[in-house]
Amino acid sequence: MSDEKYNALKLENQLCFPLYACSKEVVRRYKPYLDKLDLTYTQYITMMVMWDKKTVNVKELGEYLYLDSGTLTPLLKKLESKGYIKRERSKSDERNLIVTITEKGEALKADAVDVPVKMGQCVKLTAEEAKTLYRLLYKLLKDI
Amino acid sequence: MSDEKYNALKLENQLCFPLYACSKEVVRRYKPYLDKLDLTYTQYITMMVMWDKKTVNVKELGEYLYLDSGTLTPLLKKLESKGYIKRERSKSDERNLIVTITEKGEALKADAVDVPVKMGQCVKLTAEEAKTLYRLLYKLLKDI
DNA sequence: CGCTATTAAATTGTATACAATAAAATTGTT
DNA sequence: AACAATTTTATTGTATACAATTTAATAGCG
Repeated sequence: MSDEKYNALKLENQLCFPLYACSKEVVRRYKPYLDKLDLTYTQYITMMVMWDKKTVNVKELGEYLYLDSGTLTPLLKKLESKGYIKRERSKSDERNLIVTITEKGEALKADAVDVPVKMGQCVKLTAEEAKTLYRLLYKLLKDI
Repeated sequence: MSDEKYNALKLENQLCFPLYACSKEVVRRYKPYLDKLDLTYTQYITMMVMWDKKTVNVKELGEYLYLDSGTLTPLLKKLESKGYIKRERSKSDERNLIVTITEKGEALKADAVDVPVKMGQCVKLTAEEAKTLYRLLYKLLKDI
């Protein structure tokens, strides 16, 4: 009899678990490629925002990445120590920390360009499936 | 012009990012419910395996949860200190650590039964969409 | 202007994650 | 049996994550 009252507590009946496990495994798959750039996954997605925006403050960055200052502050200090970004207080409002990409940070983009290509090859989904997954993830993310 | 060579490096064109962000946000949503049980998310999914299997060794647990001993060893010590599990070496092969659920651990199941219900209410996907997402996540997880 | 409320980062504390290594037990092989 | 190889956990070191709190700056208001 499989219709017992605790079925909802079985690991295989969770939606959250494959989400959690998949996220971890995908990030782990990035490691070999990101190691070559001396970036962690979180540093990598931070650089993606920087390549796109050039200048943001910590609050904006946190909104883009779903991360808070507790995670971002040490991470940004590390990226600064690697020379990829610059951190400085806003002149007009000293509460704001302005993060700006450096020349070296811009140059890193050329080295990073094949990371998505390599990762795409790891993903054994059809273009259609990947698109559906993308859509559903953003739908879930939108109002959770 | 949006067909530049670096489009693949934009955050909004990643599949990994909504996966990563979604996983984090969903786990965060569990927190209020799990706090009442004095469990973290990782402890919760570990207990799910324990409720199902009653007895496992660390290696098996790691295979179910996609976690290694570096994560599981301290986590299991914590669950043991809370009285939910028992840790003891196998008599027949002392390399193996046998994890067994306790009475108190079994009793926790009754308190946990509405966690999936509450979480289900947070997820704004149709049954169809949730099923598709589930299927695609396991497909991705399977051969990554 | 003076004072309270709000905002933005940083800090602190706790709990993962995981690679790399170590330690201990068991297996396999000669 | 002796010893190398393998297996299973534990440990170490680094990097997140995030809640809660603190600090500093600015905004709002009488």
